[in-house]
Amino acid sequence: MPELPEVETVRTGLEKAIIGKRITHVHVNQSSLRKPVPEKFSDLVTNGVVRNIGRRGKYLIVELDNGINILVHLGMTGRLFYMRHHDERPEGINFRHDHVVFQLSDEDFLIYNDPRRFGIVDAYSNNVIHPSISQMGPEPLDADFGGPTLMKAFTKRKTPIKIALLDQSLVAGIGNIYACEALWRAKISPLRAASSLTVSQARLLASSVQDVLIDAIEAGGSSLRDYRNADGEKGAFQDKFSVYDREGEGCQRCTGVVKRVTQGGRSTFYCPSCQV
DNA sequence: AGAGCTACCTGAAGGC
DNA sequence: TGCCTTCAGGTAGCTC
Repeated sequence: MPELPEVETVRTGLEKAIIGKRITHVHVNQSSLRKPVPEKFSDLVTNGVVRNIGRRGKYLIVELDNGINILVHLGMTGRLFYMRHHDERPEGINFRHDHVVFQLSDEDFLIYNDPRRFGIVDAYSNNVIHPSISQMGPEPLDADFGGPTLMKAFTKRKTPIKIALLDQSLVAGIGNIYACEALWRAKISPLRAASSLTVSQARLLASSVQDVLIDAIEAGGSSLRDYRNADGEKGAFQDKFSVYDREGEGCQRCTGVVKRVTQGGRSTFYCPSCQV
């Protein structure tokens, strides 16, 4: 599901909903996620007050006032949503996948739901950097991200540029959808070696990455099937894809036809006519 | 160090 | 209707 724009959309939604609230109870219904939820998770976070919600790449960081941070990764199908006791449950989210339920008061709940259980919910001390994010590459929405950042990351990388964009240690937060969309915007073939980018192409790709991420955030992210924001609602950017999931359709920019190929076991969509 | 592959898990969709 | 296969916003952990 969830790439940087979706995680960022959840983050801003949670800011409005749960900052300043105390976690009064935690129910871990299912601890076997990609990494097990720690046995002491409930003890560590109960009674903490939410001070801030941060993001690093595709990870959410819920900062508590007791020195504990909660790290959440949504994997492919995870959702982190807020609801009040009397709210109607968001449509299409089966309660049997509510793996971690945070009770904030008699009325308020924060729920981690994840059918495929590829996500992560962890707790750690705020005076260390969690190992899952310690090796992560630069944030594409930081002010100093640009062509030189990509040139540095991609030098000596013979792997296809699409694969390199997905490598979280090179650039943070980009997944399969936005890698395809950014390469289309930059008119760069996903098949090219990462190290073959010129300085001007790296500059163009960097701004294309930023533009597509910002456009997607403004649309509330992309919901192909599972993704929901902090209110349980779908995003709208899936209606604005230029190439992703558009195999066989006409290119929006030239007379070419969108093609699907497999790279690293995953689908890549691109226009062979104008992406060179 | 880098590149390529497999596994983890559920559910939806398509073919027959 | 139902059974079977394929595919899906991700990443860690192996091999070579």
